[in-house]
Amino acid sequence: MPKKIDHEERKEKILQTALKVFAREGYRDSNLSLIAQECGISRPTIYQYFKDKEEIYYYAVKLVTGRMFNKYATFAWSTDDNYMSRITSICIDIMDNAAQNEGELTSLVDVMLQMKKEGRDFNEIVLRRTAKLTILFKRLLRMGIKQGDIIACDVNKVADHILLLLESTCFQVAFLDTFDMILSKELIANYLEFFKTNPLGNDVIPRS
Amino acid sequence: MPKKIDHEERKEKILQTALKVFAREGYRDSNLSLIAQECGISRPTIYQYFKDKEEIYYYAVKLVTGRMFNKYATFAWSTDDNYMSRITSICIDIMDNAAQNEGELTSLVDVMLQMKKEGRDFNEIVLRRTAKLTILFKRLLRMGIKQGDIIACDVNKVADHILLLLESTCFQVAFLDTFDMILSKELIANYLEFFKTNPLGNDVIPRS
DNA sequence: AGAGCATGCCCAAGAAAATTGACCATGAGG
DNA sequence: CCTCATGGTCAATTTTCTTGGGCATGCTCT
Repeated sequence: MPKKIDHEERKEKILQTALKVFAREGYRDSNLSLIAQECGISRPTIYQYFKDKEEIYYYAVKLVTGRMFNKYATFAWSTDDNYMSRITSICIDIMDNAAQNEGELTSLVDVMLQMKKEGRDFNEIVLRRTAKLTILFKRLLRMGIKQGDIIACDVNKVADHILLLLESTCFQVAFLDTFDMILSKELIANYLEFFKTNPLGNDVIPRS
Repeated sequence: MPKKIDHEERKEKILQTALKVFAREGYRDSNLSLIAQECGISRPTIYQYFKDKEEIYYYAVKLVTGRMFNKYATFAWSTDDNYMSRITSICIDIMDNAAQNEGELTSLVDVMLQMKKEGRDFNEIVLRRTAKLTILFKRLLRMGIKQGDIIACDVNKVADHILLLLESTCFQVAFLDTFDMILSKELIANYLEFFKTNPLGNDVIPRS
């Protein structure tokens, strides 16, 4: 019985496996043979789908961040919650995922940490990709202000702050055995609460 | 030089060709050999992609309506126009497409007319699919009312009316050589204008 | 009823594409 | 200078796809 191969499916499987391996072994120390092996295919086959190792990283990031963005964008426009609730829900969900310490988001953060260790600046790709999330937050903030859910504030700065909070949380979760303190759900909830009463909403958490 | 075949692309091409042929020859009188020929492939190959003739029709409708819905849904949530303008823009665009008398939408309408002639009720599929557009209009109306752009009205009925107007326009365009009168852009603009002043917005155009 | 035609299905040969074992180049480390 | 691991390539093999032809069935029209 010849099994039919779904190339999209396999492509995605390669990316997911690669992300896991990158997260576990580091980008430099992980080799394509291992990734191929864990996918149940041969190494040359990977080159059928991706140009080189770097492209695998690029598309893995794209997959995870894209899926994340779509998930939250869909949620954001398919509920009748007020805009502040939508923002809060998204933040909580991202933190939950990070805290679960498994799954795509955690792997992504691990890979970023490994990259940092190795002195590579591939992380620019991740930052470019998460920029879409910032746009989503900006839009929600703007709509919320128009609607009266959220008091007028500097939308750009607040959106940046939220992303910064989320990033720190993710990174701290990744360093869980090093740090004791961790940004809690309560903290971010407080931060968001802040905008209901503070008309500017700036400089709460300064950029490092 | 071995040309690489993109199966998704070919699948779509079959559907588009089929739609054109169905529109031209009618569903019954169009045969798979012709569709295959116009696609530059052989008849057995079609069976590689679709179960039978009916499935081709089903997916062709799904493709066109899906693309249409995505286009307008994306537009609707990616602009800062007031909600009345968004609805109007979408309606104008649909009518423009129908009036251009070529392209997917026109083909779809032609196919529906052919189906009607042949006494088949495959059109149920189309109606089920366009129901998504109704949902979009309902949502825009609801948001517009909340925002104050649009005066309170029975959202369900108004959305149905708009769809009915669009459908009639499309059908009339298809019968352009039979009918002299045609629902104009001005008419639909007037209809939409009506809701700004009329709190109910019902029974303007009674269901036939 | 019978001719004509289209669908749906099958087959086997040939065409095209995917897969892989083996190979090469490079660079790190002893 | 040798060894070894790894990224990247390639030709040959394997697998899958395509197609011309054929066949039974069922529909339509005369």
